[in-house]
Amino acid sequence: MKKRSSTVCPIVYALDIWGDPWSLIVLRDVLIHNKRHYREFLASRERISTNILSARLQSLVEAGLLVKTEGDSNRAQTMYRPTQQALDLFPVIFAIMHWGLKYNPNTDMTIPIMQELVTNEKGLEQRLLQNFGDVTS
Amino acid sequence: MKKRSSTVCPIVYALDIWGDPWSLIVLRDVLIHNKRHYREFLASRERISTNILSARLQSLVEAGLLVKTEGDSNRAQTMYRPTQQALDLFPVIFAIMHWGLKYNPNTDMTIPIMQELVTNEKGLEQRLLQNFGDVTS
DNA sequence: AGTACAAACTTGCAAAATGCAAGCGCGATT
DNA sequence: AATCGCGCTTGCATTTTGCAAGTTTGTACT
Repeated sequence: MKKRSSTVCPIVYALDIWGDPWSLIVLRDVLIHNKRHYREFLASRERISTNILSARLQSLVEAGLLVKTEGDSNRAQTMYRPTQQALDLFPVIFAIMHWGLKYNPNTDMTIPIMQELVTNEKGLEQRLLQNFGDVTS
Repeated sequence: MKKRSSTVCPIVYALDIWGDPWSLIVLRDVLIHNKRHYREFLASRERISTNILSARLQSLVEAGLLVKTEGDSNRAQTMYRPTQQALDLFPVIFAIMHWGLKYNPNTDMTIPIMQELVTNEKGLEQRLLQNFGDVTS
């Protein structure tokens, strides 16, 4: 899908920014699994390849969903952290998870977060938000 | 992204089914704009091309989100309607719309549905659901 | 000091998905 | 009988992806 410079539709606007599957997986890793380093994203089960990961991180930074902080004189300290715009995706991600939970017979319910999503979504969100200090962009 | 036969993650499961941008636009048209005919989907602002539309409709039918009913001896009666699985995407679509509304300065707020989404989401969902009679899976 | 290792990318290339234009078969309309 | 609209399919150029390999810079070990 061609990226549009402007749309009247909020859905298309959103999809243009993070509507490819890889972006959402990166965002999931940032928001839910609290990942921040290149190597951590690479290690996900979904096996994103290095060039795609690199491109996605860049485009998410450009779109203002992630902030990249590079350690002075140490590449190993490079970090990607969510902005408020990304934190506001929690409701979207939770909604998707609810749907997936309902229809995916293979969901691993032993992951603690899954139970909590069903029984106490708001509490889960509050807890996860604490990973990110004050962003208040 | 390669389609996986099974995932443990509900998000990846969902993305494998409708995680490409075109599928979600078709689903938006079905759920929000009550479209049902090929020609109606084609007419969307986003200008999906015929082959892609055809492929997406097929894959959504295969995935069980849409049902195709062909009129006997009249192609013009062919219709695509959502199953319960698709109706359960309302929360996802609404969540995406909320996010898009917040960050897209170009959203057309004169579209009646936009106002209603903000002021009375549940009512909006109830009203839209009435377009679909009894689906009950 | 020298070697090894790791982290974060980049590059090259084949394979798949997309965008665009054109065409096709069929029933309805004129 | 001829034309039109509808729901597609086909062909082909362009773009995006997947995979493997290589590059650069800092860190750790001997």
